[in-house]
Amino acid sequence: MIQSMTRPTIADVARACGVSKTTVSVILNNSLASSSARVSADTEQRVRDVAAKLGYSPSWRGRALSNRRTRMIGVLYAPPMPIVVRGNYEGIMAGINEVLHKHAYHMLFVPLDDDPKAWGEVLSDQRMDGCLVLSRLRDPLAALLRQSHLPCALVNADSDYPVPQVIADEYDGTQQSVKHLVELGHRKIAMLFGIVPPHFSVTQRRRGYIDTMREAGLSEHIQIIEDAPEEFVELMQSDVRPTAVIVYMHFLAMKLIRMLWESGIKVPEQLSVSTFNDASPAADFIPPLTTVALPTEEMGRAAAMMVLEQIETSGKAPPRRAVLREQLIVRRSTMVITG
Amino acid sequence: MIQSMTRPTIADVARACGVSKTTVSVILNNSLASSSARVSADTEQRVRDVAAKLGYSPSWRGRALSNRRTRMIGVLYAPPMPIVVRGNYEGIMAGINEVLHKHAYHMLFVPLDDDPKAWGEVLSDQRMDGCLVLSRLRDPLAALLRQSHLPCALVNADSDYPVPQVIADEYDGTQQSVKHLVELGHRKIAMLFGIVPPHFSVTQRRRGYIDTMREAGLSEHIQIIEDAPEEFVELMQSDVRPTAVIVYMHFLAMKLIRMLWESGIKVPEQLSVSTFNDASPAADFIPPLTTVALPTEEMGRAAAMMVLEQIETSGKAPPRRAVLREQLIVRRSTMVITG
DNA sequence: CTGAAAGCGCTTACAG
DNA sequence: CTGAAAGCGCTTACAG
Repeated sequence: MIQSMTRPTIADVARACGVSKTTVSVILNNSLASSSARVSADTEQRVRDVAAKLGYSPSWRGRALSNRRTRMIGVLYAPPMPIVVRGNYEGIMAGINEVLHKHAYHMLFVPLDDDPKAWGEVLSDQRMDGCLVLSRLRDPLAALLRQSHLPCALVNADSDYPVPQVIADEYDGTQQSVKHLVELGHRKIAMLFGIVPPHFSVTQRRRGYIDTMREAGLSEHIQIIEDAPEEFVELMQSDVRPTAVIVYMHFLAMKLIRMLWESGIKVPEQLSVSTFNDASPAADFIPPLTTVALPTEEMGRAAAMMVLEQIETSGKAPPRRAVLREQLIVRRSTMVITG
Repeated sequence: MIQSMTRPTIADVARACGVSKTTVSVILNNSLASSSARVSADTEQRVRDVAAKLGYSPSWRGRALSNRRTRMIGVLYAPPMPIVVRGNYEGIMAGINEVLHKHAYHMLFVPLDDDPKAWGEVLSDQRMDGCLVLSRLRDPLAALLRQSHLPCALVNADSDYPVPQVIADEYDGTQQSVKHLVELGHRKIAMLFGIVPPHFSVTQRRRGYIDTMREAGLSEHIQIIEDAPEEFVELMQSDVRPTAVIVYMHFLAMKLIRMLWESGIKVPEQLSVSTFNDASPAADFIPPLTTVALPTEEMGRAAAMMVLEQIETSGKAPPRRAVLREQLIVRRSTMVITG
């Protein structure tokens, strides 16, 4: 028996069974039109057996061309990783993967690096059916998506364009954080951003902070620090030092606490610290961090479902916008005010 | 002028220029056979202009079928993320992406989840030219790769199969760690693994620890703890407590230090802690962690180059094995022994 | 119940 | 310097 050196195609299977390619295709795709019983159980079994024996596996290349779809979803991110998502990223990816996998889609990773031409091509060469954007939608990308009619959804990023998007309620999350500190008796509650990328969460958290402080009658104590954490440490030496601070994200909070520790300032005894993101090792930091958790997996799932919806309706479904709830997790980096 | 609703194909461009598809294809691919000047500069310019005006962009679907290659590399990992790579993962991915991007390849993400059938298909449906394996090569996968003749390379994973692989020198890294502690005067140096997945680094680090302790004449102080960190904390209350410990990885080290902190045991004063992985927030932990860093980016780059090499030689290149050097980074979680 | 044929959008010998 | 034609491996009306 002469074994071909190349992998078997559908034609090989058909030949070996003495049936047409049509029949093989129909069987292997279960595309039996509901009405007519397409093939005899007999042929079906034979085809399946032969296909298995030959080790036939359909070429996705042929399939893609013929079907006009690839069942691949691009996952676009600004490398190294969306900075605001770091740590949250695992959860988001898990959520995305969960629903994509359930619907037999796969993830194509597209780092939006320095070379827009390169990813411009990938986005318009029809290799993906849609995409998920893990970074803000700014212009080389926005234009590209628009003109390529590629269905998409934003995750953890806001946009002025009418595209589906999933974000967390940063405003409410911040409010939970401020209220928690107020309940602990704090009044001098500052907010530290550090050097931060442009991201809607920055705006929302700032607004949430300002509004909530006002509502609590603490307008005079509003104090926003946008510089590096070093500045904050200095501030702690002055007489306008706050007793609590809300830090833009967990990595920054850890850095700040480490710097304070070096200066001999104790958290939470001398300063309560609350932050955002419940990603490792927030719970194992010293002290364990009080933080506002984003519902990362749910965000990933929701966004994935949105692209799929767009794909299935050929972009006719109106773009939805989901705002998911954040949840404050109280640990030991915040405590009742002393003195 | 009637605008077609569908995206232009190469045939549309050809027609609009009054040339053949061949000519358009040749021009757009720069596949001018070196010998003959394929097309007149005139035609070339015209074709390019028309293609641009029409917004033509080659279909990767057609291309893939015709070229028999997709320029996609699968990145296979055991979700949620290879546990031993957590944190290191960003560097590895960056390295992979760097060389893949340079060679015009793209990354397809394939989580090796509970359902081998699902990823089995992706791996054999010809959608990728090769793959990078970020987890150990065990059997449903190993068999699959073998029979599909898919070029591959392992990153941070060892294997009995003769496949290209890139690992870090865990033995040497551990040796650096032990020696560092010995130099600080420690003799009772323990090693904590915690509940750990099967991974070659476990074996290597254990061996490196045992051997180096012996060489230093400290055989009697060899003490390996494989249980949860709770056990170690208990050990610290006993009279056989070590003065230093090497912890399998940074996340575990942080957790341990946090638990010790809760028990009132101070690091590094009462216990020096050295670990592995220089991933965030190792430098910002309290105290900043002494750790053995893996050359993550380099590992990613090397592995990516290995798959590309396999692809270009159709698997004829002998599988290479790279062992890269780890580097101890001394911070403040280790100190000279006191008392 | 089954097959012949066209088509998906490219590339590439080959011939001129 | 350029084009006609076959082929990559599938799917899917359509006809029987």
